[in-house]
Amino acid sequence: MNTQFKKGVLELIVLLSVSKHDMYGYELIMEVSKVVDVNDGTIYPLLKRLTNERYFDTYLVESTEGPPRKYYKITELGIKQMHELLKSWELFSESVNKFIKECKVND
Amino acid sequence: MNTQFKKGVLELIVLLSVSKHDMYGYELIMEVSKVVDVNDGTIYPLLKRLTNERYFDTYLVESTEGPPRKYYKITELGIKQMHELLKSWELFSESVNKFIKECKVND
DNA sequence: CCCACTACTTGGTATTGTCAAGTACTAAAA
DNA sequence: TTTTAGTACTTGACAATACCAAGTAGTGGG
Repeated sequence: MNTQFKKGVLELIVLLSVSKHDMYGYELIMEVSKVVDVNDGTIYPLLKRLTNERYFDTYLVESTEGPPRKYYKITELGIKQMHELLKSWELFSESVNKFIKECKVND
Repeated sequence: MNTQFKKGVLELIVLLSVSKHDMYGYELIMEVSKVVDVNDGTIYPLLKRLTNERYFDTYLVESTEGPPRKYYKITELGIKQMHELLKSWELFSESVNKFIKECKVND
């Protein structure tokens, strides 16, 4: 998969996922992988950044299947950012697709 | 505009533009700006890279409106790359949009 | 007891876009 | 004729984000 296309979009996908319900890192990787190829070394630092930027709060929960899980919960600020990114993505992808369409017409 | 979204897509837009007809750098900047915000310091190095990768050939043409213009012409290899990038973009943007749609349904 | 799976961290690297500054040429206005 | 606006391109330092590899550590089953 084209690495460059993912830039910035991963943040949106992660915000959208966590906005549905609180999630822990490993769970998120499984979820996000359904949409785009991604590896763990990308998601964990992203979660850390989004937490530092106050888009997520975190809490720990014991697990019977391994080490305790760090759950991420979206904040008000995170929801705002999600909506902004969403609008920005929709504008962007629409204008790119429109351009592609025009090129195809004039073939 | 979100800088990250552009990564990789600019290459596609430039390939598509030049595939329609030969273009020089400055002309291309005007064309690409209609789709996404972009500055000259981004396009010229990109053109150089695409030329190094044999996606473009170049030739100079005198101009009455300033210094000579370096025209870019797409190669066979460039057309192949364009089609691949196009398919890749369409797959990518569709799967992202599908994910967004699913999130919206479950609100 | 070791292995597979879960869960997370860290550090180095690659790619690509931005910004700022600079070179240089032409034509028209002051 | 000097200045200004517009055309045309180059370069180098910088920022953001994704990848990869390696490492730490807990749990339960063979």
